[in-house]
Amino acid sequence: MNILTQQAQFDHPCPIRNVLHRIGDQWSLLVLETLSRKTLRFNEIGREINDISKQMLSRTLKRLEQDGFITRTVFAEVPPRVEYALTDVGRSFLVPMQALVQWADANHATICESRRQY
Amino acid sequence: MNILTQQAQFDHPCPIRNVLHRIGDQWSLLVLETLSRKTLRFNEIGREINDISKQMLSRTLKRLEQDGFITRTVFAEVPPRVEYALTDVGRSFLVPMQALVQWADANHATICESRRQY
DNA sequence: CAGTATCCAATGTGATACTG
DNA sequence: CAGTATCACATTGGATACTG
Repeated sequence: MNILTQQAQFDHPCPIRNVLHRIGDQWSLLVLETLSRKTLRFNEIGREINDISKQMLSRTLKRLEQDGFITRTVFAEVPPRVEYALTDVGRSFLVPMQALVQWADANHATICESRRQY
Repeated sequence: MNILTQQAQFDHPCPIRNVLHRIGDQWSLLVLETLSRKTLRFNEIGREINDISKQMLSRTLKRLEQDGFITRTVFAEVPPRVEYALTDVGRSFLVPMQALVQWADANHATICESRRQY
């Protein structure tokens, strides 16, 4: 049992299970990547990602906000305006995340080929 | 729509969806981390991770093998011996992965606190 | 505009019995 | 030892109607 799995006995303080598995869903990384360039409104994010449902966008944003990756700012206007932006934590996450995305991009073809040959 | 989501229209050549989402499950990163130190047998990996079922270990290993992250070597012995090891692709993945794990480790407490306060 | 509520399908996970 | 088969349950995801 290694250092990362060891503590999982108690209340899963294992960062892989508690942090990475959480953002390892279908949309979190895409949302963070979309917000990395600029602050956006709810529907703007949806249009950027293009094929995410309002439902999943809503849930994903709420979880990212809960985990402290993004902020949600409501403006008292009509029609309502809500802006989402990265926090410092979210912005610092971008560094390892972009390294991962670059790796995935560079090895994408190789992995697809490996799957085909299997 | 950004460069990462743009191509997703066709057959999801988006590396986030096709590569990262796949290893974003509960066990893949833990298995890769476990194999990063040395080649191991099936049950050895299970003992290291400690609370993974044979079922999920089997499935996770198969997917990682299919994607080309690990190799599976069967020795013609009795009792049977099967060893799992990282491929070059798997080993290269370790670099961005470890950066991510370190980030998760460093920000684990902050994120948990953010969840509690929500 | 920015969501929530509801319902349903697909996938992921767990426990355990069984096999070569 | 190294798995697979089966069943059950949890979580995730998708579509869409509805609301302030």
